[in-house]
Amino acid sequence: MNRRPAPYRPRVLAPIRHVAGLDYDVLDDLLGYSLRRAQVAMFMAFHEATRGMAITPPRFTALVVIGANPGLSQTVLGNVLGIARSGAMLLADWFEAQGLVERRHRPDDGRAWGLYLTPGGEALVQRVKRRVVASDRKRAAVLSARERRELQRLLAKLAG
Amino acid sequence: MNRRPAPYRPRVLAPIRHVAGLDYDVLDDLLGYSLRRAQVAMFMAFHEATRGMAITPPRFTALVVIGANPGLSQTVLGNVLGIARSGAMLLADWFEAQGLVERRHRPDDGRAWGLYLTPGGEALVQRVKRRVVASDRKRAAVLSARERRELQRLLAKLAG
DNA sequence: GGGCTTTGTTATAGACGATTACAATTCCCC
DNA sequence: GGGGAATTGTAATCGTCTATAACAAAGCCC
Repeated sequence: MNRRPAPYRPRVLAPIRHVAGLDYDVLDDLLGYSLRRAQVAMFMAFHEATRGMAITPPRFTALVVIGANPGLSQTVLGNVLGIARSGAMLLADWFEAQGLVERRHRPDDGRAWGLYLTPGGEALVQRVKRRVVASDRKRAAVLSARERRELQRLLAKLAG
Repeated sequence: MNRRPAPYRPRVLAPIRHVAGLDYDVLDDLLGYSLRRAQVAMFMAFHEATRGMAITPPRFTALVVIGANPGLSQTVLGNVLGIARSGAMLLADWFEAQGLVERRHRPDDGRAWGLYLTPGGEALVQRVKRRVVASDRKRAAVLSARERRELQRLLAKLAG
């Protein structure tokens, strides 16, 4: 009864429906709650844009950052993503298994690996980047250009 | 060697550090990424505000909504939170075990439970609400009142 | 009344990340 | 230059959160 390996299925956020006739009390006044609602909407757009590519937001961030910073160490990758080193390692393992990233020893530090995109990884990153950027723009199109800039500014200020 | 039950430890987001000298490529232009950074900051403030209370964002939302809508069903609760019914049930189980919520049969529908805050639950909600609102306001204080309103407006627009 | 739907429930599984401990390497300071 | 402290990657294990699937009980609708 050998079962085939379960297909990879990333976590997908369900929409936060504003249920009609329900009292949301203070929630609607909280910036944190508004932020989450907006983020879920963006997340779903992301998921739609990367359908069938087994790419999650952390994976996307990781690939982009590795592409822009060849030779990145796993520890730094973890810091960028806000996860522990062990998690960054599993991520790198997965990338390597997919043939997207390769580890090369650093000449300057025998402990650390340097992470590099393979040609295939480079190609994938370009493709995914195009899709994600387009999706982000499309979603942001409900705002005027000025509003979008303002939103970016306010978010940056809030993130401190 | 009976081990004592592991202490409950909710998932805590680590800060997304903007690593100096690192190239973030398109990430800084993506609304989705800015949103996430801001959300992590707010999440950490939330966690700080509810320290030691075993309250997570979904739990907070659930308690507030139950408090404002006594008799809520578990299915609706799941919709509000964007999780499956089974998850809403586990949440209700936990609240009940903590003595915060009780289930009462609905006279109009023998299938559904109605969720109600207990007096203890009511007291806790009030306390947590005060803390979370204060924390949210404090965090939002980096913005002017006008900016905060504008941010709320833009986020609502984005969430669609 | 009989099929379809909805609600709660149970069981199971998977994704994700934390923690801990360890070895190899490098750093730092005397 | 030598030795303790810190850093890096790794392995093993655990916990949280959520989904899915299947089921019984109850309601809905014709």
